[in-house]
Amino acid sequence: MGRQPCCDKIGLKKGPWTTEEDKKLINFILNNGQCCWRAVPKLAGLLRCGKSCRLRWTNYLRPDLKRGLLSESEEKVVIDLHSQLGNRWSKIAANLPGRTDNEIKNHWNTHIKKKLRKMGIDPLTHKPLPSEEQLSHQSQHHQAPSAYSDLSTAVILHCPLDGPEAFCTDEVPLMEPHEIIVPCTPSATPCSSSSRSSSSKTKRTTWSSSSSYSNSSVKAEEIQIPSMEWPESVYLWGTDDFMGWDFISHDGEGKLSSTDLFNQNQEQWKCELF
DNA sequence: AAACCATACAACCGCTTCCAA
DNA sequence: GTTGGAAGCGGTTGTATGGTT
Repeated sequence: MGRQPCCDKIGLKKGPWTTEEDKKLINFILNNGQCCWRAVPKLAGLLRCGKSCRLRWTNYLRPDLKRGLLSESEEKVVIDLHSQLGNRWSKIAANLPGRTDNEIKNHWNTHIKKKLRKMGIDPLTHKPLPSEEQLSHQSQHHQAPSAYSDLSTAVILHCPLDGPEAFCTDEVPLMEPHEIIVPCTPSATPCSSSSRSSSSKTKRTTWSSSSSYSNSSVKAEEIQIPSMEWPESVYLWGTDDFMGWDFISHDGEGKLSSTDLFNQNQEQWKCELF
């Protein structure tokens, strides 16, 4: 008995999302929050699989996403964390508020990899790439380039940050696995890199401002939404679309629900947008 | 102006992990 | 302890866009 597909693929739309679909999804999530993604497309009136909806939301529509290229400091963080965590993009993204794993992964593959290679650093090992001379020498001695064969004597580059292309890879620590501690922010957000609460369904690391509310178990009181930018597609809708949104709700005790927090921020978003 | 190529990034796919039954 | 469902992750692909010839 095979496993059920994640979604009924028949009749489901694939490919780029339209503005209309984006609107539907945003509307639905702002009204209902994030419940089970499988049900979202049906309830939101979308001909997409839940997975696709989740991806679209987390990677593109989430209002707290930063857009645009990663800053130099963000790149540095990515490089630093990559040296410790490898291709654990979601973990890396958890340390960069407003950035998604997909975004970081793409940026790594298209920009950072090249930069590091240009600087003579192996993006995989974060160690200096062997020069041609060294390569020929190695081939003579049939020695495989063992990047981590001798961590204790690993070369740590010193490259002063003297230009836009330069990274301080000397800040990339070479550490033992047990030494790896994902840095927390001063705001003392629960960024437990791998710790799991036994009472919570929270499975994975989240950055409080970037993805805490992506977890349905997170209480509204905990939600903090930073200053946000809507994606371009949302800009294009015009104000009428915003006016049509109706997600004002109270929980009966005068407390604001997560929807209300969105609503509060909606005003802020509007101010920023228009 | 057209064809071709390179780049960037959105989206998909398949696998893994986790949890509840 | 086992199984199935749901969500998440990372690798890969597809496509739009810009640059070059």
